[in-house]
Amino acid sequence: MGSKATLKNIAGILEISISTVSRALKDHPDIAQETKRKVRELAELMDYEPNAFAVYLRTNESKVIGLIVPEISNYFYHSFVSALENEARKKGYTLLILQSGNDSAVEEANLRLCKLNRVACIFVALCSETRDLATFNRIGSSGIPIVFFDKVPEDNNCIKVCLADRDIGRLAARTIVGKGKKNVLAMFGNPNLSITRKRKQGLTEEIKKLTPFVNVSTVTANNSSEAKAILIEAMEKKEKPDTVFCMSDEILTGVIMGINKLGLKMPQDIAVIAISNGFIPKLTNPEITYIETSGAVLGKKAMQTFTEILEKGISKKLDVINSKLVEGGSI
Amino acid sequence: MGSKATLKNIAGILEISISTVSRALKDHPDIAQETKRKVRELAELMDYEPNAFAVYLRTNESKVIGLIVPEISNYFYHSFVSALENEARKKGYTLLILQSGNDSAVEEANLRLCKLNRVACIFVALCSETRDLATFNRIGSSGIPIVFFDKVPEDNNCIKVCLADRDIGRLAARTIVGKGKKNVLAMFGNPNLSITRKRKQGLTEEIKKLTPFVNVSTVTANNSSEAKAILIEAMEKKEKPDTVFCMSDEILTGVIMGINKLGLKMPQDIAVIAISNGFIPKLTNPEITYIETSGAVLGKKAMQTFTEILEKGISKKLDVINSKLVEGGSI
DNA sequence: AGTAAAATTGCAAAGGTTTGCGATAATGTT
DNA sequence: AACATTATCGCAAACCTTTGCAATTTTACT
Repeated sequence: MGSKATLKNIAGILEISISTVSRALKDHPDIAQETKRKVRELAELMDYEPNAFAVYLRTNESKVIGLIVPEISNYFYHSFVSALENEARKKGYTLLILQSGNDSAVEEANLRLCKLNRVACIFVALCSETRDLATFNRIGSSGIPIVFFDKVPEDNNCIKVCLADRDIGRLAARTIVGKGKKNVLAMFGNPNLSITRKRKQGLTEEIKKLTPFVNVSTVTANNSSEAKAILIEAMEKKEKPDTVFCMSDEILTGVIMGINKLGLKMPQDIAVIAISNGFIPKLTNPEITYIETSGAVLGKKAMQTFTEILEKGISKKLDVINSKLVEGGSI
Repeated sequence: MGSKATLKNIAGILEISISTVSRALKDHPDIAQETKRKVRELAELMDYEPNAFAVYLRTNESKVIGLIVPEISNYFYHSFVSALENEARKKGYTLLILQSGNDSAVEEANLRLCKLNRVACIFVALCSETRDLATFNRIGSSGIPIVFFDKVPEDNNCIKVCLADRDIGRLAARTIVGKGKKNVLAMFGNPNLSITRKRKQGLTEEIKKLTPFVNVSTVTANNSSEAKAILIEAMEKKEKPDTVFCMSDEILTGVIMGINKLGLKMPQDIAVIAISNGFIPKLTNPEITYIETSGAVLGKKAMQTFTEILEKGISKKLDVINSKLVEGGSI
């Protein structure tokens, strides 16, 4: 039956050409008002919607944006995703979400999938283990813009949107020193990531710069339970830390569990300061003092950057987002 | 330049026909080994990948799955999404994620977008306010299967994957009664949702059935801060509840904040039991006793259901997932 | 060698849309 | 009335792939 809603069928019924229908529907000036009216009415009636694939095929561009993250169900990313999706929808784009599960091979497969689907742009937060950016470069030079966010490569020859990680570290340092703390246990995530290195650098260097009397010992915790274990072990030594710094929500989660397990009180028994999205810090008593890294703000900024790429055709850029301290009572 | 990697170009270079190239690449038995070899080599070299749109257009089916939820950054959905994405990827599908932000109009727009993109299937968790399922039915009958999950319609003439909500309510009831509690403040979310009604029914009816001596007062909290406010107000009355039941993580979050604000101890000052995904309950001291509703399990099940639809072509079905009690020390 | 069967390849249409350009019809100008 | 404009519209190619069927070549068999 010829009842499928296509340009061809509409044209057939109205006994006019396909091109006229096509143009009528996009309000092309060449088409007579009367014709437009008839076409629009019938299209409405038939519930016509253009076949997206045909359009993509013809125009060779899709209104889809690729997003590749290690894990969506991460405290930080899901607010980023949420914001990005919102902004994208406003502009008529839709989001193709891929997880790479911290596996470079999957990450590469996802990248191919994006290319295959001719996405308009790819937003990427790198896997911790990714070292080789060849595939990214290849795709980037094939015409699909890539915007890195949060977990970005060191290389400056690309487009990055990230947090002012070093400043965040410094801000934490000043807060800690300001409260007169002397013995800091600073917990960080994957040391491969520039985000980790920068935060660590900011924190340690700023403390050193401010005072020689504060001792900082940095450790790596790969996940919540490691963080928990490390805290518990540290608190059993005689040289106990008086402050814990948590680089991420994931680590903070572990630390909270550890504190609860040991029945410690903040800030008397142990002070806590974290870098966080702001949700978890509100759940404790007292609330935890944290430096806010808003996934939502980052998401919005990322979309903005994409718009700029489209308009101005830039190919390298660094956007940095500032953060602020939110005081709880944990330090 | 003719260097774009398409079947046509490969065929041109090798001086064979497009169809031969196409078939060679899919290892069609009609094609000679030698030819296949040559084609594959060149395709590899040229970094050929089929144009997804052309394939979709031709075959009229895409390897994309639509997902419509009120909010991704919801405690429950993001684990669902994460699991679904994983399962989908295994089968070569990719996820198109749309948020409707609890707005029926946006929800409908998203639905259209899915149709427009000819997705293979749509997974939907309804907005609280959605009452009219006409659009869903229209799309459903247009050939795209729709699988409702979590927030599902009452109507049984569709495909649903959901939790054993009434049983969950009953399980909570038995736990509360078993602990000898007498005065329960039960907090629920949007009363429009069947999920809410069922949980409420399960809880209240089971308690009534078990004993006449327990008083349950049910209230509606639309978000975290309302939940917090309600708890605080309730604890200031002289007929204080001895137990709070939280229907969701969102409500639980508010309750925890309220408890912290008032400086209450669980379970002495107030006992808490919740329905939760399991993350937040681990953050308190003592940990909160909860009935686990795994987004991950639901996601996996949802994908399974889709596979069944594909294979057996069913059009109505109800899948129910059981839950279990996880004991913390909050009751 | 001649024919049948099998192996290999190509033709061409189809899928739905967009768009440059040419064709036709309507209107305006002298 | 003859010509120039302008307003409308249609033709046909292009985007890239898939696939039924026909055409061609090779191999097998008598």
